[in-house]
Amino acid sequence: MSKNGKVLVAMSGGIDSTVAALMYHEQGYEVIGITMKTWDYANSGGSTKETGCCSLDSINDARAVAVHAGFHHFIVDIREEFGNYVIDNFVDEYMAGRTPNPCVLCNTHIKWEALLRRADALDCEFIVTGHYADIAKNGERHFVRRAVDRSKDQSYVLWGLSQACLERTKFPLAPYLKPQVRQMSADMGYIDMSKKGESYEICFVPDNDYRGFLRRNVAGIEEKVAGGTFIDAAGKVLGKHQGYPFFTIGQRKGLGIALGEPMYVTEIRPTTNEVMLGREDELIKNGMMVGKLNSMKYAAFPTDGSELTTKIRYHDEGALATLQYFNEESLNVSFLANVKGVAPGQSAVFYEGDDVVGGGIIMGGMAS
RNA sequence: UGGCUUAUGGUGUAAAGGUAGCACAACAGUUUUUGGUUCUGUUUGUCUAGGUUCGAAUCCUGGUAAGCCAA
Repeated sequence: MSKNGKVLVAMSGGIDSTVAALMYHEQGYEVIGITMKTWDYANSGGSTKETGCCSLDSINDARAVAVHAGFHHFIVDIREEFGNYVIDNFVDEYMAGRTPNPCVLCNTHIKWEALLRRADALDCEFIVTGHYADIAKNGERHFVRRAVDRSKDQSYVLWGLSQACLERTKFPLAPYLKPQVRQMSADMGYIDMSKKGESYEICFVPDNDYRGFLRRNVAGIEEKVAGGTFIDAAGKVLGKHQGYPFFTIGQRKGLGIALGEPMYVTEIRPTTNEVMLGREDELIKNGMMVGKLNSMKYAAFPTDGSELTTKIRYHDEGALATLQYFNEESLNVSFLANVKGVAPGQSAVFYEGDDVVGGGIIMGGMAS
């Protein structure tokens, strides 16, 4: 019935994935839309505002597109896996004094796995998503590349995808700029859709207040972490805080303490409930340890002194660094220039030009 | 109990009689498929009661509070 075969399109209800689905639909593929329900807002307490990628409205939006365009659409309930893995990890990481990136974890361990299973069950050749990223091959290996639209590039959150996932995945938005995608959705008749805003919060924290989420979802957290102190590099007590999980390395705002000059969180010590503060220059590191590795472009990370552009956060132009294996599971990363705010728990992603060489989770920063 | 000193927004400080400013904090906006950062903007103050003066944060008197020295 279709001239090109079947594809499974992950649809969030937003512009990008909608356009991706419609592109494949118009090219004559048999499109099966799939929207994943990761979380129940009713359970999260706090705000009832639903703006996340898996709110009821978003699911309805995705469904409406499928109905209008005339292709199948399914809703897949992955609340259990998502909760057990992504949310538990999110909480555990903060309770360990680290700074998790749940989107990376979800992509790496939940979303693609769930998609691949459905793709197999539904006999779909490829998985299609609306990510701004590209996929290329290096011999037999598949790897992610940066999207043409640098300002929207999402390659950073995709470093963990396995070869099995990558070889079955297509990112049709790779060559387009966001305004073009917006225009395309309007041209295809989805005027309202073309005016939608960007999503910007953790999908299970709809009010964008992760601290409130921890308070509502970790029993007894307030008592457990109360009475913490701010200290300086010399160990001098500077003030009190409400608990180490509510802070992250590099944080300036929300400290609630006036010291005459801007101060940043430089270290978090969960065992003593101490949060160390320092001036901006005290955030400087020139090395870090990275674990939980995934090498994409090559079978192993290059340790021949190649200078790779290394991003330590999503919005980061990156800094040049060289790699060395510390052991089989972790890399010793040396920056050629100083970087600020290396936060354990965040992802480190290594680029060779636009190619994602691979990535890992930051274990800790080092200054020498 | 006697003597000295100090009292300015949430915090720390400026304004040697003439529109109370700065830094930090807080708040808001910007940005953003994580946290954080950056940028822009906004709010809040002269301990109290009198007096001198055209005019007082500033000078004088009492009160209150804090600190220091005296035993």
